[in-house]
Amino acid sequence: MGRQRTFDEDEVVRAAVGLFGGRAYDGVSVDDLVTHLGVHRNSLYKTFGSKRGLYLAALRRHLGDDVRPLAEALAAAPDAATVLRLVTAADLGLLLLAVVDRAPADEEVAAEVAAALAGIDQAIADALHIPTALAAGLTAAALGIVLRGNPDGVGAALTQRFDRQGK
Amino acid sequence: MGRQRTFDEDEVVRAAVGLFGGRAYDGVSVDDLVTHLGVHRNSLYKTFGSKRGLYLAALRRHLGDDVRPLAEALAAAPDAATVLRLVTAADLGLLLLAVVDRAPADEEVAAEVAAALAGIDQAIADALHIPTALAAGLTAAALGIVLRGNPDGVGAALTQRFDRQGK
DNA sequence: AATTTTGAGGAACGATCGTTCTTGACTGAT
DNA sequence: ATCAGTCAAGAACGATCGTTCCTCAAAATT
Repeated sequence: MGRQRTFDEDEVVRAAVGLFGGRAYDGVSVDDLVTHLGVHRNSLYKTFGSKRGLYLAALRRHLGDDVRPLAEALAAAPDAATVLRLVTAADLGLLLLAVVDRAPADEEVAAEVAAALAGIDQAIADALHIPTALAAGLTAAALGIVLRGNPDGVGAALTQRFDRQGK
Repeated sequence: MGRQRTFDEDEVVRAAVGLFGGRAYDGVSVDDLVTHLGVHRNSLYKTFGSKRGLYLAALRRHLGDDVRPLAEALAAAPDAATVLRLVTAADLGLLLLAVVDRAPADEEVAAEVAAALAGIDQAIADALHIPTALAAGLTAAALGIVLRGNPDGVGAALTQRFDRQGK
Protein backbone atom coordinates (compact mmCIF):
# COMPACT_ATOMS: atom_id res chain seq x y z
CA MET A 1 0.00 0.00 0.00
CA GLY A 2 1.60 3.18 -1.18
CA ARG A 3 5.01 4.17 -2.36
CA GLN A 4 8.00 3.15 -0.27
CA ARG A 5 10.37 5.64 1.33
CA THR A 6 13.67 6.60 -0.21
CA PHE A 7 15.17 7.78 3.09
CA ASP A 8 16.12 5.96 6.27
CA GLU A 9 14.44 7.52 9.27
CA ASP A 10 17.27 6.47 11.58
CA GLU A 11 19.88 8.04 9.35
CA VAL A 12 17.88 11.25 9.17
CA VAL A 13 17.62 11.48 12.95
CA ARG A 14 21.32 10.79 13.43
CA ALA A 15 22.21 13.43 10.86
CA ALA A 16 19.90 15.83 12.68
CA VAL A 17 21.85 15.12 15.87
CA GLY A 18 24.96 16.30 14.07
CA LEU A 19 23.34 19.46 12.76
CA PHE A 20 21.58 20.46 15.97
CA GLY A 21 24.71 19.62 17.92
CA GLY A 22 26.76 22.04 15.88
CA ARG A 23 24.66 25.21 15.97
CA ALA A 24 21.91 26.74 18.04
CA TYR A 25 18.36 25.66 17.30
CA ASP A 26 17.41 28.90 15.57
CA GLY A 27 20.62 28.70 13.57
CA VAL A 28 19.51 25.50 11.87
CA SER A 29 16.82 26.23 9.30
CA VAL A 30 14.41 23.75 7.81
CA ASP A 31 16.17 24.37 4.51
CA ASP A 32 19.42 23.25 6.14
CA LEU A 33 17.71 20.11 7.38
CA VAL A 34 16.18 19.32 4.01
CA THR A 35 19.49 19.91 2.25
CA HIS A 36 21.77 17.94 4.58
CA LEU A 37 19.45 15.19 5.73
CA GLY A 38 18.36 13.81 2.40
CA VAL A 39 14.72 13.98 3.31
CA HIS A 40 12.07 15.99 1.56
CA ARG A 41 10.27 18.85 3.26
CA ASN A 42 7.00 17.06 2.98
CA SER A 43 8.34 13.84 4.42
CA LEU A 44 9.99 15.72 7.25
CA TYR A 45 6.68 17.19 8.36
CA LYS A 46 4.83 13.96 7.69
CA THR A 47 7.28 11.99 9.79
CA PHE A 48 8.17 14.38 12.61
CA GLY A 49 5.34 16.88 12.60
CA SER A 50 7.48 19.98 12.88
CA LYS A 51 11.02 21.25 13.19
CA ARG A 52 10.69 20.98 16.94
CA GLY A 53 9.44 17.39 16.57
CA LEU A 54 12.55 16.46 14.64
CA TYR A 55 14.67 18.27 17.21
CA LEU A 56 13.09 16.31 20.03
CA ALA A 57 13.61 13.07 18.13
CA ALA A 58 17.25 14.00 17.60
CA LEU A 59 17.67 14.93 21.25
CA ARG A 60 16.17 11.65 22.46
CA ARG A 61 18.30 9.74 20.03
CA HIS A 62 21.35 11.56 21.31
CA LEU A 63 20.42 10.79 24.89
CA GLY A 64 19.76 7.15 24.09
CA ASP A 65 22.69 6.50 21.78
CA ASP A 66 25.38 8.70 23.27
CA VAL A 67 24.52 9.78 26.79
CA ARG A 68 23.05 6.61 28.23
CA PRO A 69 26.01 4.44 27.09
CA LEU A 70 28.26 7.04 28.65
CA ALA A 71 26.44 6.70 31.96
CA GLU A 72 26.79 2.93 31.77
CA ALA A 73 30.50 3.21 31.09
CA LEU A 74 30.84 5.64 33.96
CA ALA A 75 29.33 3.11 36.34
CA ALA A 76 32.54 1.08 35.99
CA ALA A 77 34.96 3.98 36.32
CA PRO A 78 37.56 3.38 39.03
CA ASP A 79 38.53 7.01 39.62
CA ALA A 80 37.73 10.60 38.78
CA ALA A 81 40.37 10.74 36.07
CA THR A 82 38.59 7.97 34.20
CA VAL A 83 35.30 9.78 34.69
CA LEU A 84 36.61 12.95 33.12
CA ARG A 85 38.32 11.10 30.33
CA LEU A 86 35.11 9.27 29.47
CA VAL A 87 32.95 12.38 29.61
CA THR A 88 35.29 14.56 27.61
CA ALA A 89 35.81 11.82 25.02
CA ALA A 90 32.08 11.53 24.40
CA ASP A 91 30.36 13.65 21.77
CA LEU A 92 28.08 15.80 23.87
CA GLY A 93 27.56 18.72 21.54
CA LEU A 94 23.79 18.41 21.36
CA LEU A 95 23.39 17.87 25.08
CA LEU A 96 25.47 20.93 25.82
CA LEU A 97 23.59 23.10 23.36
CA ALA A 98 20.29 21.77 24.65
CA VAL A 99 21.19 22.83 28.17
CA VAL A 100 22.12 26.41 27.35
CA ASP A 101 20.01 27.07 24.28
CA ARG A 102 16.75 25.12 24.35
CA ALA A 103 16.16 24.05 27.94
CA PRO A 104 15.45 27.62 29.12
CA ALA A 105 12.80 28.02 26.40
CA ASP A 106 11.34 24.51 26.14
CA GLU A 107 10.38 22.72 29.32
CA GLU A 108 10.14 19.36 27.59
CA VAL A 109 13.76 19.73 26.57
CA ALA A 110 14.61 20.91 30.07
CA ALA A 111 13.04 17.79 31.58
CA GLU A 112 14.91 15.46 29.21
CA VAL A 113 18.31 16.99 29.81
CA ALA A 114 17.78 17.26 33.56
CA ALA A 115 16.99 13.55 33.71
CA ALA A 116 20.00 12.71 31.57
CA LEU A 117 22.35 14.77 33.71
CA ALA A 118 20.90 13.27 36.87
CA GLY A 119 21.60 9.82 35.42
CA ILE A 120 25.22 10.74 34.83
CA ASP A 121 25.48 12.14 38.34
CA GLN A 122 24.12 8.96 39.85
CA ALA A 123 26.41 6.74 37.81
CA ILE A 124 29.42 8.71 38.95
CA ALA A 125 28.28 8.75 42.56
CA ASP A 126 27.83 4.97 42.52
CA ALA A 127 31.10 4.28 40.75
CA LEU A 128 33.27 6.45 42.98
CA HIS A 129 31.23 5.98 46.16
CA ILE A 130 30.89 9.70 46.65
CA PRO A 131 27.89 11.89 47.52
CA THR A 132 25.58 12.83 44.65
CA ALA A 133 26.33 16.52 45.14
CA LEU A 134 30.01 15.89 44.62
CA ALA A 135 29.28 13.72 41.59
CA ALA A 136 27.12 16.52 40.17
CA GLY A 137 30.08 18.83 40.63
CA LEU A 138 32.27 16.42 38.69
CA THR A 139 29.69 16.22 35.91
CA ALA A 140 29.52 19.99 35.79
CA ALA A 141 33.29 20.26 35.72
CA ALA A 142 33.49 17.77 32.87
CA LEU A 143 30.84 19.67 30.92
CA GLY A 144 32.76 22.87 31.50
CA ILE A 145 35.87 21.28 30.05
CA VAL A 146 33.91 20.04 27.05
CA LEU A 147 32.54 23.57 26.74
CA ARG A 148 36.02 25.06 26.51
CA GLY A 149 37.00 22.64 23.78
CA ASN A 150 38.81 20.17 26.01
CA PRO A 151 42.44 21.22 25.46
CA ASP A 152 43.48 17.80 26.68
CA GLY A 153 45.75 18.44 29.60
CA VAL A 154 43.36 20.77 31.32
CA GLY A 155 41.16 17.96 32.51
CA ALA A 156 44.18 15.81 33.19
CA ALA A 157 45.68 18.38 35.55
CA LEU A 158 42.41 18.70 37.36
CA THR A 159 41.72 15.02 37.90
CA GLN A 160 45.27 14.21 38.84
CA ARG A 161 44.83 16.54 41.74
CA PHE A 162 41.37 15.25 42.51
CA ASP A 163 42.37 11.62 42.62
CA ARG A 164 45.37 12.13 44.89
CA GLN A 165 42.71 12.51 47.55
CA GLY A 166 41.87 8.83 47.11
CA LYS A 167 38.53 7.46 46.17
CA MET B 1 23.87 71.00 17.08
CA GLY B 2 20.80 68.90 16.55
CA ARG B 3 18.28 67.28 18.77
CA GLN B 4 19.52 65.59 21.92
CA ARG B 5 18.99 61.93 22.64
CA THR B 6 16.19 60.68 24.81
CA PHE B 7 18.01 57.45 25.64
CA ASP B 8 21.17 56.71 27.56
CA GLU B 9 23.58 54.71 25.47
CA ASP B 10 25.10 53.07 28.53
CA GLU B 11 21.72 51.95 29.81
CA VAL B 12 20.85 50.56 26.40
CA VAL B 13 24.04 48.53 26.24
CA ARG B 14 23.57 47.20 29.78
CA ALA B 15 20.00 46.23 29.00
CA ALA B 16 21.26 44.48 25.87
CA VAL B 17 23.67 42.51 28.06
CA GLY B 18 20.65 41.26 29.98
CA LEU B 19 18.71 40.31 26.87
CA PHE B 20 21.58 38.64 25.03
CA GLY B 21 22.60 36.90 28.23
CA GLY B 22 19.21 35.31 28.59
CA ARG B 23 18.60 33.83 25.16
CA ALA B 24 20.58 32.79 22.13
CA TYR B 25 21.53 35.47 19.62
CA ASP B 26 18.99 34.39 17.04
CA GLY B 27 16.36 34.23 19.75
CA VAL B 28 16.62 37.95 20.40
CA SER B 29 14.98 39.90 17.58
CA VAL B 30 15.52 43.54 16.77
CA ASP B 31 11.88 44.06 17.76
CA ASP B 32 12.73 42.64 21.20
CA LEU B 33 15.64 45.03 21.47
CA VAL B 34 13.59 48.05 20.41
CA THR B 35 10.81 47.12 22.82
CA HIS B 36 12.91 46.38 25.90
CA LEU B 37 15.79 48.78 25.46
CA GLY B 38 13.88 52.03 25.12
CA VAL B 39 15.71 52.96 21.96
CA HIS B 40 14.18 53.53 18.57
CA ARG B 41 15.00 51.30 15.63
CA ASN B 42 16.56 54.16 13.76
CA SER B 43 18.71 55.22 16.69
CA LEU B 44 19.80 51.66 17.24
CA TYR B 45 21.17 51.39 13.73
CA LYS B 46 22.56 54.92 13.83
CA THR B 47 24.41 54.21 17.06
CA PHE B 48 25.50 50.59 16.71
CA GLY B 49 25.34 49.97 12.98
CA SER B 50 23.60 46.64 13.18
CA LYS B 51 22.22 44.02 15.51
CA ARG B 52 25.63 42.41 15.58
CA GLY B 53 27.19 45.78 16.39
CA LEU B 54 24.98 46.13 19.42
CA TYR B 55 25.73 42.56 20.39
CA LEU B 56 29.47 43.18 20.24
CA ALA B 57 29.04 46.36 22.28
CA ALA B 58 27.05 44.39 24.86
CA LEU B 59 29.63 41.61 24.92
CA ARG B 60 32.50 44.05 25.44
CA ARG B 61 30.56 45.83 28.12
CA HIS B 62 29.94 42.50 29.81
CA LEU B 63 33.61 41.59 29.61
CA GLY B 64 34.67 44.98 30.92
CA ASP B 65 32.06 45.42 33.63
CA ASP B 66 31.55 41.87 34.82
CA VAL B 67 34.37 39.61 33.72
CA ARG B 68 37.39 41.84 34.23
CA PRO B 69 36.39 42.76 37.80
CA LEU B 70 35.92 39.08 38.43
CA ALA B 71 39.46 38.39 37.25
CA GLU B 72 40.78 41.13 39.53
CA ALA B 73 38.90 39.70 42.48
CA LEU B 74 40.22 36.24 41.65
CA ALA B 75 43.78 37.52 41.84
CA ALA B 76 43.32 37.85 45.61
CA ALA B 77 41.60 34.51 46.16
CA PRO B 78 43.35 32.43 48.84
CA ASP B 79 42.01 29.03 47.79
CA ALA B 80 40.01 27.15 45.17
CA ALA B 81 36.82 27.35 47.18
CA THR B 82 36.96 31.13 47.03
CA VAL B 83 37.66 30.93 43.31
CA LEU B 84 34.57 28.85 42.66
CA ARG B 85 32.46 30.95 44.93
CA LEU B 86 33.50 34.12 43.12
CA VAL B 87 32.99 32.67 39.67
CA THR B 88 29.63 31.11 40.40
CA ALA B 89 28.43 34.28 42.14
CA ALA B 90 29.20 36.40 39.09
CA ASP B 91 26.60 36.90 36.39
CA LEU B 92 28.22 35.20 33.43
CA GLY B 93 25.16 34.47 31.31
CA LEU B 94 26.32 36.39 28.28
CA LEU B 95 29.85 35.02 28.43
CA LEU B 96 28.53 31.49 28.61
CA LEU B 97 26.12 31.97 25.74
CA ALA B 98 28.81 33.69 23.71
CA VAL B 99 31.08 30.67 24.11
CA VAL B 100 28.59 28.07 22.96
CA ASP B 101 26.36 30.08 20.66
CA ARG B 102 28.27 32.87 18.92
CA ALA B 103 31.96 32.03 19.18
CA PRO B 104 31.69 29.09 16.76
CA ALA B 105 30.04 31.34 14.17
CA ASP B 106 31.75 34.68 14.76
CA GLU B 107 35.52 34.75 15.05
CA GLU B 108 35.51 38.25 16.53
CA VAL B 109 33.37 36.95 19.36
CA ALA B 110 35.59 33.90 19.63
CA ALA B 111 38.67 36.08 20.04
CA GLU B 112 37.05 38.24 22.72
CA VAL B 113 35.85 35.36 24.84
CA ALA B 114 39.10 33.43 24.44
CA ALA B 115 41.03 36.42 25.73
CA ALA B 116 38.61 36.88 28.62
CA LEU B 117 38.84 33.24 29.65
CA ALA B 118 42.61 33.31 29.37
CA GLY B 119 42.60 36.33 31.69
CA ILE B 120 40.58 34.40 34.25
CA ASP B 121 42.88 31.42 33.93
CA GLN B 122 45.94 33.57 34.53
CA ALA B 123 44.42 35.32 37.53
CA ILE B 124 43.61 31.97 39.13
CA ALA B 125 47.03 30.55 38.34
CA ASP B 126 48.72 33.56 39.92
CA ALA B 127 46.47 33.61 42.97
CA LEU B 128 46.77 29.91 43.80
CA HIS B 129 50.32 29.47 42.49
CA ILE B 130 49.27 26.59 40.26
CA PRO B 131 50.05 25.79 36.61
CA THR B 132 47.95 27.57 34.01
CA ALA B 133 46.58 24.27 32.73
CA LEU B 134 45.21 23.45 36.16
CA ALA B 135 43.79 26.95 36.51
CA ALA B 136 42.09 26.54 33.12
CA GLY B 137 40.58 23.35 34.45
CA LEU B 138 39.25 25.21 37.46
CA THR B 139 37.78 27.90 35.23
CA ALA B 140 36.14 25.25 33.08
CA ALA B 141 34.78 23.49 36.14
CA ALA B 142 33.35 26.75 37.45
CA LEU B 143 31.73 27.49 34.11
CA GLY B 144 30.25 24.02 34.10
CA ILE B 145 28.72 24.63 37.49
CA VAL B 146 27.30 27.95 36.31
CA LEU B 147 25.96 26.09 33.29
CA ARG B 148 24.06 23.64 35.44
CA GLY B 149 22.45 26.43 37.39
CA ASN B 150 24.82 26.36 40.35
CA PRO B 151 22.83 24.28 42.85
CA ASP B 152 24.94 25.77 45.59
CA GLY B 153 26.46 22.81 47.33
CA VAL B 154 27.66 21.19 44.19
CA GLY B 155 30.53 23.58 43.85
CA ALA B 156 31.06 23.54 47.58
CA ALA B 157 31.51 19.78 47.65
CA LEU B 158 33.94 19.94 44.78
CA THR B 159 36.18 22.66 46.15
CA GLN B 160 36.20 21.27 49.65
CA ARG B 161 37.81 18.22 48.20
CA PHE B 162 40.10 20.25 45.98
CA ASP B 163 41.43 22.43 48.77
CA ARG B 164 42.19 19.59 51.13
CA GLN B 165 45.11 19.02 48.79
CA GLY B 166 46.67 22.24 50.08
CA LYS B 167 47.05 25.52 48.24
C1' DA C 1 14.06 84.40 13.06
C1' DA C 2 16.18 81.42 9.67
C1' DT C 3 19.01 77.57 8.90
C1' DT C 4 21.08 73.38 9.77
C1' DT C 5 21.79 69.19 12.10
C1' DT C 6 20.31 65.24 14.49
C1' DG C 7 17.08 62.07 16.62
C1' DA C 8 12.11 60.20 16.87
C1' DG C 9 8.43 57.99 14.68
C1' DG C 10 6.69 54.55 11.87
C1' DA C 11 5.86 52.57 7.45
C1' DA C 12 8.02 49.55 4.28
C1' DC C 13 11.77 46.96 2.05
C1' DG C 14 13.53 42.27 0.32
C1' DA C 15 14.94 38.00 2.40
C1' DT C 16 14.19 34.17 5.03
C1' DC C 17 11.59 31.77 8.54
C1' DG C 18 8.50 27.42 9.52
C1' DT C 19 4.71 25.40 7.41
C1' DT C 20 1.22 23.92 3.96
C1' DC C 21 -0.77 22.99 -0.63
C1' DT C 22 -0.88 21.09 -5.23
C1' DT C 23 0.59 17.94 -8.54
C1' DG C 24 2.36 13.77 -10.19
C1' DA C 25 4.91 9.28 -9.66
C1' DC C 26 5.15 4.89 -7.58
C1' DT C 27 3.35 0.56 -5.17
C1' DG C 28 0.26 -2.95 -3.19
C1' DA C 29 -4.46 -4.66 -3.31
C1' DT C 30 -8.86 -5.52 -5.85
C1' DA D 1 -6.44 -2.87 -15.33
C1' DT D 2 -8.15 -0.08 -11.84
C1' DC D 3 -8.12 1.88 -7.52
C1' DA D 4 -6.51 3.54 -3.17
C1' DG D 5 -2.83 5.11 -0.53
C1' DT D 6 1.83 6.92 0.28
C1' DC D 7 5.75 9.47 -1.03
C1' DA D 8 8.51 12.89 -3.88
C1' DA D 9 8.89 17.34 -5.93
C1' DG D 10 8.56 22.03 -5.58
C1' DA D 11 5.78 26.14 -5.61
C1' DA D 12 3.66 29.10 -2.39
C1' DC D 13 1.70 30.62 2.05
C1' DG D 14 1.62 34.24 5.91
C1' DA D 15 4.72 35.69 9.45
C1' DT D 16 8.81 37.43 10.95
C1' DC D 17 13.63 38.47 10.19
C1' DG D 18 17.28 42.47 9.91
C1' DT D 19 17.53 46.69 7.65
C1' DT D 20 16.36 51.13 5.24
C1' DC D 21 13.63 55.08 3.84
C1' DC D 22 10.84 59.14 4.46
C1' DT D 23 8.82 62.66 7.21
C1' DC D 24 8.52 65.53 11.17
C1' DA D 25 10.03 67.52 15.64
C1' DA D 26 13.61 69.50 18.52
C1' DA D 27 17.86 71.91 19.56
C1' DA D 28 22.32 74.41 18.32
C1' DT D 29 24.31 77.89 15.10
C1' DT D 30 24.11 82.08 12.25
